[in-house]
Amino acid sequence: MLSIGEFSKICKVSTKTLRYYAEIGLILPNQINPENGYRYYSIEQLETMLFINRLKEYHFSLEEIKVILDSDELHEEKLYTELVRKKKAIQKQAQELEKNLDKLNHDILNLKQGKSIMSYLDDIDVQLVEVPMMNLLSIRKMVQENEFSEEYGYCFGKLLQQIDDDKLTIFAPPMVMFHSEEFSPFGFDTEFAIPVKESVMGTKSFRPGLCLKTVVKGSYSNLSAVYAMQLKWAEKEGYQNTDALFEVYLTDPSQVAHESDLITEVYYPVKKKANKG
Amino acid sequence: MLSIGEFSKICKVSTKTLRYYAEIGLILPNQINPENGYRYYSIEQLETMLFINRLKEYHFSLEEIKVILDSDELHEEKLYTELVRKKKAIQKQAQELEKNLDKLNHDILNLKQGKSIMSYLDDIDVQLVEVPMMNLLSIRKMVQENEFSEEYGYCFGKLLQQIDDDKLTIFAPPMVMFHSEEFSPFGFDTEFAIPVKESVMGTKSFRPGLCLKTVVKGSYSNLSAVYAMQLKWAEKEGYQNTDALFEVYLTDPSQVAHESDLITEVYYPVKKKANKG
DNA sequence: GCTTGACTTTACCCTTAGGGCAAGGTGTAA
DNA sequence: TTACACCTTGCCCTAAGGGTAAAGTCAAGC
Repeated sequence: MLSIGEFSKICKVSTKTLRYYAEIGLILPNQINPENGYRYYSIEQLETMLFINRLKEYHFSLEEIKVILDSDELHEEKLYTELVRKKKAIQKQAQELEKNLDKLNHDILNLKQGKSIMSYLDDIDVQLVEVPMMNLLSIRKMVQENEFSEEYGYCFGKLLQQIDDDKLTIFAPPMVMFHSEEFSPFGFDTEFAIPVKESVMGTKSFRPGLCLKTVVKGSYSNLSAVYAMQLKWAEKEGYQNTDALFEVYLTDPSQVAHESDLITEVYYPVKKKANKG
Repeated sequence: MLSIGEFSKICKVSTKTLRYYAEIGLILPNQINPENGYRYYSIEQLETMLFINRLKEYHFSLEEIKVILDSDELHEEKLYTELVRKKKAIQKQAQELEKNLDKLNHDILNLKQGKSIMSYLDDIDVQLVEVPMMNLLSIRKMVQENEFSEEYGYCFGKLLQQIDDDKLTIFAPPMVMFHSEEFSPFGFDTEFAIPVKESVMGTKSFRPGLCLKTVVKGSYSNLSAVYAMQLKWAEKEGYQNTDALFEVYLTDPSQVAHESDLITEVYYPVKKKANKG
């Protein structure tokens, strides 16, 4: 039997942590002296504690570890599936880190050259354009952010199929309208559309009219910045928003190999504010 | 002016977060209606918020971001040094992740082959050996865990210098004794030693006597496991600890290119327990 | 002018995985 | 016996918000 101090030193875990683990039922001391409440751990529990330490390295939460330890029967199977799941999570996290590191390097380089870290905002060009009426073939649905590219492929596939079936003529690149920019449990209210020449059953006419237009080259992960700059322009020039934001994809995100080759146009329908002065 | 809801949608930040940021003074609404307490943000604050979002991607804490935002004068300089610091931190984290991923893959493979995830414990071999007396030239000091390899190089460098100066003869590979395994603010009480043939001023005789010996191949990051197995062996066979644990480095950690080529011996001095039966 | 629904406010409790500290009880070695 | 290391419980604290409630407010439609 080992006292909490001895056990803690061997496993490189603080006594505080051991008491906490006992409290949440993760690993209970093998024996507790009923007179003074002293905790005593068995030699076998060293192995359990080492196992817990290992799972912690893999970023399992204590709750998850508890579930794994408690699953007597299918212990190995459960463990296997959980490890595979955690592996994917760690890989994703590593990718995320890599991406942020690239961005960070870019910012450091910019800063070294005397450019502001936010200078990319100045490169966001906003123009006022008149967008003509179009006939759209579209699908509108709620889409979660993380399944966007999947839905993109699926919806445009379906629309292209229909265009082919109905012998319609594509008039302009595909576009996506965002009818709400708020997060909701159902995702974004998103409309995938392809402009076609013909006006027939199933198409609807779309008249965006006056719009602010921004051409985005490369990853459009930073829609916030574009939106912010368009708003800034609108305020300065005395325009106000009238309708849902929409994007036009000059390149197909699912076809372009590198994110930096993407070209997207962001449109923000506006009108001139009534002049009160 | 933008209401908190509008501002939040554009920046992809929840209103809750914005209120929290105002509370901690990170970004205060440009204007607050004194009658109803409604917060209003200016268009310029969009840029500040985007900046905050970016620093958050780089894993800056809100406190750190606040400091950066508040440093008016040397804004760019401060930012630059902080970015470089953060870059190193992220790189380190990425390495850590990579290492854990390797381990995880290894465990998954083992599990697939029907081996237990803790099966590596069975490969930890414990032997009872008699270690002869040695003359040691040593340096003892408190060492933090993270500066161990630095101290390793420094201390053995110094010892080797002295051996050279005093024309002593190296008798066995270098070793390290851990006189306490507890964490303390001063680190571990560590003794770096080299066995020499001669017994002269400055050397001390070391008589470990009966020891449990374990040969560890590869990264010895898992000293806990070795210690646990030695303890298990001792309990089973009726031995008890008598002195400080020590390690012998058959390969030089600072010279070996890959961690997996390391060979270390771990010694645990013991004696037979008095038989009370 | 009134209602309705969307929006906003403050206030309070909850989360993870423990850390720090205090007051008081124990174990053990000299 | 005494000193000191060790152990106990209990309480508050962390970072970055999330969730919910109760109540006040705004704008649009009727």
